Amino acid sequence: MVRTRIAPSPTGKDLHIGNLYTALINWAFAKKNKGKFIVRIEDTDRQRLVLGAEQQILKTLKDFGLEPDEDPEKGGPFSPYRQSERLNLYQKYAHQLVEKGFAYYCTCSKERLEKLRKEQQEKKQIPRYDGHCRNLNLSRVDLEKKKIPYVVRLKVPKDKKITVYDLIRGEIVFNSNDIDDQILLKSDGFPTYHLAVVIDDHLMQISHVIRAEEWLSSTPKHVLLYQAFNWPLPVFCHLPILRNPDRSKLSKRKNPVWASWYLKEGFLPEAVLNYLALMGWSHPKQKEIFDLKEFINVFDLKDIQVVGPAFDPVKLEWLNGEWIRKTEDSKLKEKILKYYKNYQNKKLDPKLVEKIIPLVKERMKKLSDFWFYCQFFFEEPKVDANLIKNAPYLKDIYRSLSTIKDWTTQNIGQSMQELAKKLGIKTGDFFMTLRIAICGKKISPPLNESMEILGKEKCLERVKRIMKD
RNA sequence: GCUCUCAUCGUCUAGCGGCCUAGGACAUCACCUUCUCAAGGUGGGGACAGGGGUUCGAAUCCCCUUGAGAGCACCA
Repeated sequence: MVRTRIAPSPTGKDLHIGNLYTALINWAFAKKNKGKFIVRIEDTDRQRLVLGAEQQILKTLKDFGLEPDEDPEKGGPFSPYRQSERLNLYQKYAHQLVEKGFAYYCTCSKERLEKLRKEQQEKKQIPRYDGHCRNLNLSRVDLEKKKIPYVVRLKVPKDKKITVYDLIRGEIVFNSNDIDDQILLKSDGFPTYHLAVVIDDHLMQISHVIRAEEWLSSTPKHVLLYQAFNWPLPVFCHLPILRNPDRSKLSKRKNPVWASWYLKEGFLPEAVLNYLALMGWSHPKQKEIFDLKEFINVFDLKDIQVVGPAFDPVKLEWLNGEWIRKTEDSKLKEKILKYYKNYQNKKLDPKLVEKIIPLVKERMKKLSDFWFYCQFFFEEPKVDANLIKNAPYLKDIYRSLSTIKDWTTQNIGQSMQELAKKLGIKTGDFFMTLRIAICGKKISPPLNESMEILGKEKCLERVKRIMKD
């Protein structure tokens, strides 16, 4: 049974776009293999804990359609899915590790460690624990009786080769001498990531650990732990890290990184996921546009590249535009209404939106573009008088428009075309004047169609209003 | 600094020893279409980091150099 997971920590505003990428791959791999996709919240750092982050992460995941099979809210066979609720478990295993000789208690103060690190840095040495407590065989009972704070450290063996198998990189060999005696259990009784991740992945029967490349270097520590517990290893697979345009790790200074930002900006979840799927992977038939169903079908974890790709917002926009054009009008209407209601606090008239969609569908790159093009349908435009100061023929336009009996695109177009010809004005200039009078700006959906939808009365009003000014 | 992982157009990538005078997509430029802006169509420029091998033959395999990224916390 394939069981995958993402393990976000609630230390930010929301789900990081990089985490969304990892989630996509985990989700897709699970679905492809008819397995389960799990979300476990790693909230063991209470210093950086952000209130509400967990809910936001779970919500964002759902907004993108990557619904977990098991998570802290809906539970599952391995509850709880929140590490802060599993503390006794980690403590039990940590002490067990000490008993078995794979770990030891350490009472070094943060001050001592900091000083040590400084000295090492000054000597240009690698900052790491010096093993002060490693062979002291400190007794837990003793420490607890005397109320001396302690941590549990991993007793990394000397001169040992540790082999990590990565699904896309193959075999990677590490020398144990390069690995620090990692703290497993902090003095506050909380585990560090390394302890908790191994215990939970094992207990939750995670078959494939698919996570970002930043974890690759600490994987030997995890392997050591699996060996100490005598647990079978999961399959490890380290995904490339998304980069900024300057190739550094994707960060909020240089790019919007919160997944929900893209939704607020008017990107479609399908498009964002489609774009993310293209990061480090390509469709066997070189297709650029495909949905999740197809992705699950054709993708293979092994085919993912290891180079960190640069996140390109411009291509994302293009793809989003493609997705908007691909969406049926009726569905697009729902998306637009929902978007403006949820993110812009605007209740748009569904019937009007429905009529306008064919005019703007191929012009929109993001849902937010709808308002850019169509605001004048909903509100009286503010017209910059400077834009039409040289148009004394507005009166003629008004007169011609008023004589149109059957207010259709065709009749409007014909009437205006004839008028422009009669007046001897270049059609480009003529229609631009009309456009500004009706729409209030130089850019608009097709004019005649827009005027038909807007209605004769409103169009006449708008022309007249400009005349007065 | 040390450890690990990598290296094809500006960007995302195809390529897994001959099909490569290196293909596609985004972006860019030109043209066509056109009442604006788009969309669409046609075409152009643009890459195998460098150097050694191996081989009849190398973008593809090996080595070195250079470059890039990640990790080196009582953070995840």
